[in-house]
Amino acid sequence: MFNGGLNETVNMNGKWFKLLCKNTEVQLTGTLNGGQSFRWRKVEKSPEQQWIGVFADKLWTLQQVDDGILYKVNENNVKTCPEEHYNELLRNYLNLDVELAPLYEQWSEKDPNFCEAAKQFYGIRILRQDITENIFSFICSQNNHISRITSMVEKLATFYGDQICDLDGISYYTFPKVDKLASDDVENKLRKNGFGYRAKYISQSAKFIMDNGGEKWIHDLQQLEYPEAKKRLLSLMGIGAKVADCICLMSLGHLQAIPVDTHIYQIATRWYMPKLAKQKTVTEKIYNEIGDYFRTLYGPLAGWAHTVLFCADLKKFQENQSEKKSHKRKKKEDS
DNA sequence: CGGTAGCCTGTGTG
DNA sequence: ACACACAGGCTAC
Repeated sequence: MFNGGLNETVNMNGKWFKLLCKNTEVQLTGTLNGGQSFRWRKVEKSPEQQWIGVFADKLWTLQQVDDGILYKVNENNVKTCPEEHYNELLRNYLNLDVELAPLYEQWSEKDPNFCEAAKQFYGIRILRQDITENIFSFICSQNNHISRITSMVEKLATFYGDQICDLDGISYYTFPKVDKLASDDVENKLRKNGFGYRAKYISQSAKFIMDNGGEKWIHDLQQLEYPEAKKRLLSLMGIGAKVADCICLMSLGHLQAIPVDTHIYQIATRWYMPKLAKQKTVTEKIYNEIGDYFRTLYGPLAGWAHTVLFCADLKKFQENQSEKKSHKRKKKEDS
């Protein structure tokens, strides 16, 4: 019943599998749409809600059900992998080895504000993302809106990634390897395509990585402890403290990293560190103070706890926006 | 050393 | 229609 409409003669894949998992352990909406990855789209297949996105060089469709996640995989090579292999990839991407219930309990005990946020934002997970994708996506994210970041990441994949497959008339691409982003004329092309000053950062960072070992540079980065990894990321043009911490948290497994962006700064001054409210800008000193505060409050996985707060704040923000819109529409209808 | 002006431009708002 | 502010920051000064 789940294969309705899919052309299985063309694509050998497209068969539904299930990953068993409690809903309290994974909430797809908050996890995939919370600003961690910019590659997921929500598809309303009423009454179901599905998510389509790319990771591990494959196209995935995910759907939350009572006792887990239904998923199917599309990929280019004809030979299909065994279900266990896909299960393992998805488990890894969703970081399912980390059990969330006891963590939420600890954080809730320590922080009533977290406790409140956790009611609606259960099952928020830190994804284990591809390092290259993480680096270049978050270079795009600086001083930018999520909607625009999303379209920029999509452009990177279309321009420099490999095509995976077509689904419902849309072509999907892998996120490009570093060498592609380091090729000639990348800066030019990206600038023409609306990347602004980030075009140079992407090109320069890609070239820097290639000049310093390419894949080996990426691989070595994974072996470093948090402070060293962060320091090395900071040597890339266009990566500052916030983006470096995003990468440490989301693809290097340093769950104590706290990316302090405008949202977290607002949250910190509002609820936790009111004395900072008079500060105009987040200096390095303030940045570290905020991170240290949350690390003391939440412990070694503070970055995970912070992401839950971030999601709650982002959701509030989005709700405000849509409230305004519907209000506006209503007014228009009335008149 | 701490602080901040300037940066590209798409998107949303007045 | 047409401004105008501002975005999950960073670099250079």
